[in-house]
Amino acid sequence: MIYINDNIKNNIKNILSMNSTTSIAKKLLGHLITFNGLSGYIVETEAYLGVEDEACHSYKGHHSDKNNSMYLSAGTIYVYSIFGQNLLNIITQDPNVPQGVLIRAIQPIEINQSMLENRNQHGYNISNGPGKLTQALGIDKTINGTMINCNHLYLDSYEFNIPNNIISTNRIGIKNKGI
DNA sequence: TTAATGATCTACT
DNA sequence: GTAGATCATTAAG
Repeated sequence: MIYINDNIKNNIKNILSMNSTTSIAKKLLGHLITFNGLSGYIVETEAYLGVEDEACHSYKGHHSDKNNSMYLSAGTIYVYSIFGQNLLNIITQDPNVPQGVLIRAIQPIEINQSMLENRNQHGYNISNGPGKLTQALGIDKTINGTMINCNHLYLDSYEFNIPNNIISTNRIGIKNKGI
């Protein structure tokens, strides 16, 4: 039995719908994300700015079955697969405003047996990359299109670990690896 | 993007 | 010369 706190739900909704996507990306840093009972703090994010962003799937309004989740409301989970990896995004704006935040890296609260089995790596290699954290947590496309804090994936707006150094770079660059 | 494989470099017995 | 580290290439769905 999982107890969902309405306050948490509402708080996350506030964070997601009342800010620009770039500021949401920054705000999400340090928050606890949980899937399958495995948890970690978000340490790296990236904003995707819809139709103006060439790297974004919704560039120039591109709309297909694959990226339909991007056009749903704030809090929708968008999982897409590329290079054989699953990447995790959270939609941040109103319906038909296809913007989102890509979760690029997390710092596990603890590295347990499940994570070690999901991944074949040790240390910070467990989840220091967009394709790695989805493997570590076992996230796949089955949750694509579902709402955050409702089914499988939880984002805790209260459990918060203040990042000691927030840096911002252009798309490609140095990472805050945490720890 | 990730991870494995192969190539190149570096410091030693 | 060889182990170990570092760099380049490539395949994966």
